[in-house]
Amino acid sequence: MSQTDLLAELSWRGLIHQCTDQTGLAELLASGPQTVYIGFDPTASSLHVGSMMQLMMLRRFQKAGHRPVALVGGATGMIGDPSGKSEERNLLSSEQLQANVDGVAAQMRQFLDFDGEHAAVLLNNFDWMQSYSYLDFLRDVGKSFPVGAMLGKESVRARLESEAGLSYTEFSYMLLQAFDFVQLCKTYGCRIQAGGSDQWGNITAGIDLARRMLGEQVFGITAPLLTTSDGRKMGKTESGAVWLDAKRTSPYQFYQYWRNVDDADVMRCIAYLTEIDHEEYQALADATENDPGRRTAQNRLAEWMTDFVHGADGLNAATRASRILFGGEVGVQTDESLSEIFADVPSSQADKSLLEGEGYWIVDALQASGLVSSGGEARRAIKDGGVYVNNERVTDDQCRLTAENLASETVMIFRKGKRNYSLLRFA
RNA sequence: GGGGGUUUGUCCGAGUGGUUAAAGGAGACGGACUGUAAAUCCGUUGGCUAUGCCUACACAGGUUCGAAUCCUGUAGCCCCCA
Repeated sequence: MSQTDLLAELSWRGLIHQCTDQTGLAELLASGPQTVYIGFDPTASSLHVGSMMQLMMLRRFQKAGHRPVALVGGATGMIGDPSGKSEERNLLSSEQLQANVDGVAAQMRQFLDFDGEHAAVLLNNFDWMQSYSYLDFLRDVGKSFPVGAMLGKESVRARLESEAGLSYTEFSYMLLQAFDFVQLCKTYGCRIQAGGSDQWGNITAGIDLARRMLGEQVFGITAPLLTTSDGRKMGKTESGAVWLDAKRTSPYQFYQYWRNVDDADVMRCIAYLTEIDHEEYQALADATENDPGRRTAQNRLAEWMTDFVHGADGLNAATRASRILFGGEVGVQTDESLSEIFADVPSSQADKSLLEGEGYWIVDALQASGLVSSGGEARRAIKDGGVYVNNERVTDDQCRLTAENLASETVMIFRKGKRNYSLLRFA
């Protein structure tokens, strides 16, 4: 991709929410390779969908020939960014913070190229903030911050007007982030800061500070937040955030999350998060418009995202699990393949002697599996046609299970309804 | 402090001294349909070793052959009077 295509690309993807001096920025980008930075909050040891959007932004810059700087907020994370938060945050311990920084840094290697010509740089602002004395900081940085302007910032005002209020610590947050920009400008020649639209206040604070302290003209660009059509944050499920770490959100859950995105949101996800090109984007948009039932766009989104984040193996596991979990034939399996496919399914143990003799009564087995809480419920479920063993419907509530019914060496698969599974391991 | 009312299953809400495990609705759960959707339709919705048995209508006791339904006391909520 050539330099000049970058802004056009960001533009059709809808990734430009606000931008300071768009023509100036275009000229800067056209003048040669630039350094761009985005800050990441180490609030957890894994990145989630929201931060992925920012990483993809850096990646887009890198692909266009610029140098991305991923700044992990080891120092700012100790303070807590009040932007967009309705309440004072709990401070993280420094051990926790360090663990988070390490975890997040590891994940970034997957998105950005840290070798080669435009090698990405990973920095931690703790490195330059830890030894900065409070007095020096106040004299160097604080001096350039008129309180009046700070009070005018949306992020501050919102909090001051709320009941939660705002502590001095959080109020000071923007100075730290502003100084990061100055520091990066000075040491890396970084003249562009990107981020989510909630970062606008912090970014412009940095731009002002760079002008005052360095006499430099630097730029800011923000992307919209990834929200659903009805305004809620994307990347959240009932059980919490959608993480990029397979240990927190399995490839199957990750894949399913994207597959289930609303028609109204799917194209935005594709534009914001993937590298699917404009031509295919249009085709997918048309498909959603004309034949929404096929969910072509959702499938493609899920496939692209899972492959990108979890690799071909992860995608493969996710689609295989999806096929079986959504009612496909179980077939002959091994304990290993089952525990992989049903990784997200609860399982319990039972004694294998139960399968001997006349066998294990289905009503008892269902209770042992935890799918029903009483024998009556089990009988009713069977009568309603909602019980399946190894994905085959059970019609007789007197049915007895024997070793014949095992799906693998030791495991039987129980299901109630469309997708409530439970494994019973006979040992 | 005195008087009146109320208290039902996950929730709301009927309820007559005896076909009341308790109308109706919501929710939930199954099934059909579908796009792994929405809407719609159908079924189920205390427990059990189950043509029967047990536990349930705030709690405890009483009157009855029989009580969620009548009486007494206790507790929670609501209203009126001082």
